[in-house]
Amino acid sequence: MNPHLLLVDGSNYAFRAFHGIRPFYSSKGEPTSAIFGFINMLRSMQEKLKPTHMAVMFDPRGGTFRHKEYTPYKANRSAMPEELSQQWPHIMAVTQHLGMHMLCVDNFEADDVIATLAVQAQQKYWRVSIASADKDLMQLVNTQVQMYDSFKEKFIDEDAVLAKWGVAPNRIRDLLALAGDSSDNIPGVPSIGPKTAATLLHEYGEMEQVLQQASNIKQKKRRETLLAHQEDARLSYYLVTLRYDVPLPCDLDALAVAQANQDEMITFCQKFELNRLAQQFQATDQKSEDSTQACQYHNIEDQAQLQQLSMDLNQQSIGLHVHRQDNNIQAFAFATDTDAWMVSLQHGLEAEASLKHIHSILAAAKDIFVFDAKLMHITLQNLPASKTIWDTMLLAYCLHPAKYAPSLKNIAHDHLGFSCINAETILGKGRKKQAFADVDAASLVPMMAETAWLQRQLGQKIKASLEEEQRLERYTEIEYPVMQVLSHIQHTGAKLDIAMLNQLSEGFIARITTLEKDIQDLAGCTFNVHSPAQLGDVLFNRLGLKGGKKTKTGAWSTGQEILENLAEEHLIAQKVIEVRQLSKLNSTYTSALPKLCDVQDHVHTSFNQAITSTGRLSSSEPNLQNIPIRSQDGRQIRKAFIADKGKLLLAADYSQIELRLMAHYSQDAALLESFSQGLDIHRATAASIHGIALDQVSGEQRRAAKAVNFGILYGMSAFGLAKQLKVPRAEAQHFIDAYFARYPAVQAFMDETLEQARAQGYVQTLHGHRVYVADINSKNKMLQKYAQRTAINAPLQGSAADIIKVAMIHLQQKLQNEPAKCILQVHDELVIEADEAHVEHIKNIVVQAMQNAIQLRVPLVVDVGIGRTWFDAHQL
DNA sequence: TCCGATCCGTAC
DNA sequence: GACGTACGGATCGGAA
Repeated sequence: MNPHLLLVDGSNYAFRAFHGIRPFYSSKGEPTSAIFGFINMLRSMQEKLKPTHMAVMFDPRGGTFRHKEYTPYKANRSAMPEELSQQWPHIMAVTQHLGMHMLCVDNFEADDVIATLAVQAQQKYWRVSIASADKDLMQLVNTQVQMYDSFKEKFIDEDAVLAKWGVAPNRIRDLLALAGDSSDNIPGVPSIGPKTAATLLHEYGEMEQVLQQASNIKQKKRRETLLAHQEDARLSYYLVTLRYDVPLPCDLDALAVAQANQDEMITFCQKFELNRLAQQFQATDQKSEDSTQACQYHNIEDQAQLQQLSMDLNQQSIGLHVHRQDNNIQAFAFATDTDAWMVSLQHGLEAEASLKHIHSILAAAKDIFVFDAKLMHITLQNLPASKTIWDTMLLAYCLHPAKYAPSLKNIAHDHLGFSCINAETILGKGRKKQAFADVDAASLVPMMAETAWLQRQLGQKIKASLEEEQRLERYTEIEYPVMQVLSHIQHTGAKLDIAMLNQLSEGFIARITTLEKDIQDLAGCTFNVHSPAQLGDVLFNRLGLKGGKKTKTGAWSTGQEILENLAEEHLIAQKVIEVRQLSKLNSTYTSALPKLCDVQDHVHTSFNQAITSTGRLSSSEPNLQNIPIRSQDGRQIRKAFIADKGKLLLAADYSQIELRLMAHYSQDAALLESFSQGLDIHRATAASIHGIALDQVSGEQRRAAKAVNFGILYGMSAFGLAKQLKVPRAEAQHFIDAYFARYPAVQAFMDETLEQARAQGYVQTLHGHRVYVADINSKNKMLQKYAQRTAINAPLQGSAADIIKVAMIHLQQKLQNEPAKCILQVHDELVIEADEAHVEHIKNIVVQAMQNAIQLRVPLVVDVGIGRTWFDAHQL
């Protein structure tokens, strides 16, 4: 493993320990609180980050070259308090007792020593973490070097520096030099603060450029102060620049973390009457464990040990990890706070007998913490349904939906600052990947054990945070029950008519072949019709068609919209549109779906519950939430989704649920009225906008109103609407103005939502799913606009997701003893397979469950279709 | 040979 | 640049 060097600004931490803890004294009257706090900080940081190398830096007593060259440097600092000064030598001494290297170099500040070491380590490709609150040190941050905030338990990387200061780490010096730093008495340039400095640096690059081009600055006052204080800025730059050339008494390898010297620590703590600490060192003395382990790791090698484990874990809260390979269970790991065990089915333990024990362990456990409980439910059948299982993936999603894919690695890093063992380093990756059974048990134990242990730590921590914020209900009442429903749905699967898919494929392929030939004939050359790059070249260079646009990477854009514009001019465009559609249908659906079927022709999608920001589900492998319906060719694919023999499919979908939620939230009188009268909402909108009667609305007017309605939900601009409707922008603007004039409360709702988002940084759904919109206050207008659109859309889309989740939970209970099963969810639609004989009865249950999932200020309307296939179920 | 980025298109 | 949320296939170029 790559070395990880932790550099601690000891002086900084000593001050923080002194000021952060209520003072206390030994019986002799010596102050000891800073010593105590300092020891705890170092130990907890070491435990959290588990560095391989570590050094703690202190400022020298005598002052540094900066003081000599610039007398006012740090002259504003008040003298060290007497009580801290007394503890100082002991703090320096205890660092060494703890097995860490202490460095204090004459004439140089701790920061310079840190910089020197960081650069040396970086040259050897080590990972470096710097624990300090000093902003000067941010200049060292790069892909290998991060700052670490031990109080927030957060790393500060390049992005974080940029987010905080508006400039990259390599410009922090420039920024501090311009803005000055009152805590260090760095003069800077008067009236220029960090914000202005960042703006200037964006414009001119580096500080020296700002100074040299200062005479071009438009604002009079700013220009004059910059010109007048050039030398102050240059001096400041010199002062904030860290030195990388500090002569050091030792090399990097000497900084390897050593065990704390137990005896010295015990005597030291006793001397200062820090009895709790002394006891802890006595305890670890006995264990003398490997400090890189999260806890004690064990390998279970026979049934007797497994039986013993099963008894030991009775009524315990346990972390669980299951290792799978191609959907086959390879091994388990269990963990308590202090111990973790691997139970491998591939290293000598007999599988069937072991699984029995494992089931009894799970049945007898108090709380179970596991990542992705749904996968566990599906692979381990017959789990006790009565027990609530704490799913770290869902807990983390409830607390703070992340923008990255949920993975244990990410969650452990975010919530514990823990870098977990990478499965790839143990098992290899790609072609070099080894089968679990082929790897030595001894190398697998740490990975398995650590993962199980992490589940428990993470689960408890996140659960506690949710409890503290009184948001645990989101987990227990919504996400966890939905997970159970989804596990049933996935296990059931959807039945496909593979012959039908093959038949469709054949037809599509025949047409694709013909079209490809036609297109090449029209072009007069052979080329790959499916390559956007080659197609763009043919259309716009070879054929010289007009109306081409470039994508942001400079390539010819060949999207549908462009092709549609070309279609009148040249037949080739029409053919490309057609071949695109057909090859999409074939490659994504008709030829892909049969490959994912099981032996009984059922396809088991994965419903991902912790992916989307809004709280919707997503579906993958295959995605069954984007099966075509809009085009006639595509729609045929739904004929391949069939009911079993003697059964029928019901497709039940919420009508206009997001617009109904808009009515509910905004309480707009006209919108509420339209829905309560059961009107066609798009027709009603058209009538309102144009001030005409409902029956006077033309097809074209209704179509435009529909676009406006959807646009409203998505925060659309006049530009976007104009493009959508292919009308002049002014006309689109007119539609929007007319809409808001007729539905004023909608505007008010949007304003309130944005205000809320700005104030708290997130918006929320009806059932408390949070959508964080960090960029809502961004200076970058584009990001800000984007965040605004998200903030408007999220409560609507997310509340719709909440409602159907509640409906699914209720429906699952009601269908428990009925001859019917839910097989798909498509955001506002549920597909249910029901016995033909009871279909009307089931239909009523489904409609009831969906309509009564929540009481809104408008009625919830559910449309249901019934048929032998999904296609037929949509023909009302 | 594998991967990630890009482009494009499908759904709600 | 300009309409929110997703997933995934084909191509292409660079890395392993």
